[in-house]
Amino acid sequence: MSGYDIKRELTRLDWLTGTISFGSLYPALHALHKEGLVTVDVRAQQGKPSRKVYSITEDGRQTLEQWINHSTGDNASTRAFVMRLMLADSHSMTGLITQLQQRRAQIITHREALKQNAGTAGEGVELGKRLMLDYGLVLANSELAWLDSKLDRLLQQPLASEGIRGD
Amino acid sequence: MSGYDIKRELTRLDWLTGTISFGSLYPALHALHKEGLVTVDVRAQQGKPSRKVYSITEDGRQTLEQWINHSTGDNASTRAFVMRLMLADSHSMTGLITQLQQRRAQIITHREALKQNAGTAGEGVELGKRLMLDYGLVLANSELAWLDSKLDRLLQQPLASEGIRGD
DNA sequence: ATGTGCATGTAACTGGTTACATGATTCG
DNA sequence: CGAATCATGTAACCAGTTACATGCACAT
Repeated sequence: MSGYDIKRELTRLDWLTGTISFGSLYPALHALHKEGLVTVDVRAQQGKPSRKVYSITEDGRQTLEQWINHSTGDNASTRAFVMRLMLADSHSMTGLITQLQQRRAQIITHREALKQNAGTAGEGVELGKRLMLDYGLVLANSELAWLDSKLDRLLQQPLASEGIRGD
Repeated sequence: MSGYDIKRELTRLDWLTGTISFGSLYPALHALHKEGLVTVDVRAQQGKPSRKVYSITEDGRQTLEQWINHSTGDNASTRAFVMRLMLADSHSMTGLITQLQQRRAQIITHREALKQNAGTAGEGVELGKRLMLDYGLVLANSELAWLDSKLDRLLQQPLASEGIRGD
């Protein structure tokens, strides 16, 4: 894709992925190119600046896979998790399962922390805090349910190597 | 609270609220003080730097209320929504209802965008994208259900001014 | 006519983190 | 005896945004 394409796609999925400005996207792309993680295919156009279509290199793919699997354990960020989900095709099925399991562990930890907060507070707590904790709890439980259903399905099939099917 | 307290509280609720480093928290507190939005109560201690307990001023409370109600419509950020939830005590019940309704509208918009993405893609889509869209959809629906249940309850009671009860 | 989409890029600015400085007390 | 908690603060650094520059094509 081109930088412009990437931005468009990110903007479309803004809610899930977040987006970045061109001011940081273009320089980032230049850096990746300099490091040899992507190649550029310059396609001239009349009237417009030439489209620069980037493709990932083997080196880049390796670096990416490294990133996907580097210490998800401590790193929380929902955004990073969504990114890893989106890149599911780039890692093995066991890798994907690991991602989901790690996320599951994180959410459980998080949920326990919330419960503890709610418990400590008791009844004298302000409406705001109660609302917030309830909100967090509900969302955590929904996400857990989702993770469990996905994990169930993925663990059922005796890893068919390349025949992963999500629905 | 003191800067230290604020950081501790934010760290405890990290998942929901996020946190900030002291390097930005302390200067921020200084700025608020200079602007007269908070007062400081310096409490000397032996061995430790004196604790500086901040309290919001009337001016600060007004500015805060202004922030709570300023254009939630376009401003998406889940973090900001959680913050507004937490500050529920600082605004009227009608204000709170407005917050929830605006959030509801946002999520619906977001969900539609996701559906459209999923529809456009069809079957040839990569596993990753399908997973991500499914994830987003499930969470959006859970949050909508939560919002609806809260709104139902709040709209039921004919605004008892100060007798809001969330559970 | 005015704005939106296409398409790239740089420079100034800003808001944050990281790293440092200081120092007593308590827990394992 | 080292690590964590308490408690504040500044300076250097970094990663991002905003604003600018360029310019055609198409729709309202």
